[in-house]
Amino acid sequence: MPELPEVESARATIERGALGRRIAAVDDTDRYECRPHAPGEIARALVGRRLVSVHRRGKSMWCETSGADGGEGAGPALGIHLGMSGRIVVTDADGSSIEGGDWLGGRYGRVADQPDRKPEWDRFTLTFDDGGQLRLFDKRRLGRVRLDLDLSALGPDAQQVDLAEFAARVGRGTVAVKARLLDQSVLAGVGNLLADETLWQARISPRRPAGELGAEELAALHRALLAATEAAIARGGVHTGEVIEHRTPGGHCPRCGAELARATVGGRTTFWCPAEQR
DNA sequence: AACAATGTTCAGTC
DNA sequence: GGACTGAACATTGT
Repeated sequence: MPELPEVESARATIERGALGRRIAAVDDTDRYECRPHAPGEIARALVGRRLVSVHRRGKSMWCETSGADGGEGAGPALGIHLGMSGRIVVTDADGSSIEGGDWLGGRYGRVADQPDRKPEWDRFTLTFDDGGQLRLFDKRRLGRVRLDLDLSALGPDAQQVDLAEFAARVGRGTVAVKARLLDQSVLAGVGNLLADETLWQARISPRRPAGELGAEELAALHRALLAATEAAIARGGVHTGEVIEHRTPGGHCPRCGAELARATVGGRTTFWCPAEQR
């Protein structure tokens, strides 16, 4: 699930539920998600501290931490990336979840609601001294947790670029626009589904060379990106996008009824309306 | 059983 | 060096 909207929801969940609570224990034993840290390294760095703020750029999040045991100064930042299937779950002392979005239906977006939820899918856990937890629940195990996350390879957050910057960054090069939108060093936050939804809303073919787009098309794309992102956050995830539910073999354009085209663009499976998206 | 999956990254080519 | 491509990564679901 995790594209910018899901990560923003996760960020809000942490902000609402996990800040200020003292970290009593840390399970950082997942070798893959916590690499290159050795098991115990993140734990040593965080126990006794509190999360004081959460930030996001694109699909990356990081929490700033307090000094140790209420002391002055600041601790290391805790970086979190949800990967392909991660979610953040924050619980109260009694174990009840105080997380945000409901992640309703559709082929995407359900993970923690599933009845076959396995404990081993919790890849990283902070336990607070009140007994509650912050967990990274991640079936596919491509998420990442690390201290002092490096953000230098990321472009500006997709939700925050203005039209001028958007046009300058996206509207160049010979690659397909979709590939350009997916490039996190160009813009941070757009994933496969959000890219399809944005291009569909803007009526632009994902295969168009990015540098060939005109000023009006880039403006339409920028508008569509902001609208699609905002709607996804409000509705609980990118899977709520207008074309997304039709994004299946044999699916039809919900606007004109034409059968959606399917192909690999920018290395990812792509659906678009061949009648409207030019 | 083979393949695709909302993620990034790295090696390799032009 | 920059732009671009494809495979690899770990795991699950179809």
